Amino acid sequence: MKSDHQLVIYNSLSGKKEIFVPLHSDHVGMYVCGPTLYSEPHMGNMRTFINFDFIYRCLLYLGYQVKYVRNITDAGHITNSAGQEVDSIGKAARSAQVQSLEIVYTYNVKFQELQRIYNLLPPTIEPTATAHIQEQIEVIEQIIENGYAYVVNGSVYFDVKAYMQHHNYGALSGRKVDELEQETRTLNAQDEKRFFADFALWKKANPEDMQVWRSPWGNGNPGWHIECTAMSTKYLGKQFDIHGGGLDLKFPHHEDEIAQNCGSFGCNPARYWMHANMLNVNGQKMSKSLGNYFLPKEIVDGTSTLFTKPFPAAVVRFFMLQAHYRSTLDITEEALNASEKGFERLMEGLSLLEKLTPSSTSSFEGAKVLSAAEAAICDDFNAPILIASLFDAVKYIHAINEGKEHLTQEDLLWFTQAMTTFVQGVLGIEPSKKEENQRLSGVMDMVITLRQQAREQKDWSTSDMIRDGLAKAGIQVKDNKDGTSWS
RNA sequence: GGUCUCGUGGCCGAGCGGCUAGGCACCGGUCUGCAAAACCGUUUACUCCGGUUCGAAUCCGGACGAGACCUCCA
Repeated sequence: MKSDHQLVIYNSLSGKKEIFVPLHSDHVGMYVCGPTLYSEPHMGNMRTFINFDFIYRCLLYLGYQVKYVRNITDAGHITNSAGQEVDSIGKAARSAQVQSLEIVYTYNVKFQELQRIYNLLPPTIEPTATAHIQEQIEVIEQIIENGYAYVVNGSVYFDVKAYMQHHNYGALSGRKVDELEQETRTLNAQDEKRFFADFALWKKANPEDMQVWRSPWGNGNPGWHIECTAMSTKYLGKQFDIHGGGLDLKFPHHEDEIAQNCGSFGCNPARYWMHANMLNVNGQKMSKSLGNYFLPKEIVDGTSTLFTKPFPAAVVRFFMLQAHYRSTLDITEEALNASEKGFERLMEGLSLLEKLTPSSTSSFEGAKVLSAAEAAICDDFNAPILIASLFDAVKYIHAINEGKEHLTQEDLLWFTQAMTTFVQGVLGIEPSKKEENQRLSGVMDMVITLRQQAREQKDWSTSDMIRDGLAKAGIQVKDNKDGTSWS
């Protein structure tokens, strides 16, 4: 830990902010539920990944050595949607008339591309479910041995009633089993389950299944929750520091993960459970089923019908980090525009910082400003406060530029370094790269010079014609004290 | 129906008992041939009704409104 501040994390398990104490001094193990690759992740999915990327970066900034595991679900969950068992990946594969692996591979390539576009640091490990079938089987065997699961007709179910005799089912979600609605669903699996709250650890293969694995109970597929238990255990141990995911995974997915971990190893897998809140569109959760979603690529390309113009990924990322990860965030074009302006202000502040001239004396308060930034990070990863403190810094940079404040060379160096660390390192915001088109800039230099000559001769009609003409071409002319620039 | 969360100025969003973030927009100013840009300054707020307190956006109770989960979901 290089920070003077103490890291505090909101733990979903206790519902409180808690002082963060890692299991192994400076090492942190973090597991985050990744995407299911039966389709392209939408913007809402990306928000969660951006938030945990920010959290990862914060932990790194604080000096922790972080092992960050984010799984890739490439085995179809056997779900109970509308009373039917559906293998989402298999379904997508059948409708595209390709093999499951092709679906998974296609979307994985897209997902990896999105990670680059949105500047997500690669996790330490991105394990896939299909590469860990054996590990999943072993965990299931352990749960059976401990008496918390039973085998029925080639399938294995977690025995919630047996589990409840020794453990608390519902510890995370706050649910009580007898309060769970006992809808009389006519499910295939309902007949096999001893109790309605029991969930599948292993499902017997259906004839139409495209992916099938051998197990001690016959051919089948792993249940929805077991992959996370198997992979988190393999890479982080039976218990690790942080488990994250979207809020909508809290129940049943994370609750069942806890049950599986306790049922096999006798402990909750994670000491700190973190849940990222949802991205809303018009006050409603963005989701596939509602159809109110758009893709992370569409917003960058400007092909989403929800917006009239494209937004750079860095702006979208910045917009998302202006809200705290535990709050819902409403995405609108107006809000995005506001963030874009703010983003540019921050970026221009940063580039101005590089051009400042140092003085022999210093009225340096940068340390104070940046201490606030660090305090924000330590207070449950409060990105909006962090950003606010950076805007304070920008204001300070302008004051130096205008000669109202002074900085020594040494302070300037430190200040520049700190700002770069917070903006690029922690927030993960890269300055927008202007396409440096040599031919265009050559032409523009000439055009600007021509306009400058016209202005010097007070030939306003010519200079305005050039300005208006460029504006039509989408180029804005900016007349500063020291000359004219364009963008 | 059950469980839970949330209602902050024109918009997005922090704060969560006294110090009333931040961004955008608006308005005023500096600059400018004019404009834009840039910079500086400023206005506008805590859904409603009770209660606790010297003091509440912040705690408690109620009303109204919105959302999430209970089924796959980030």
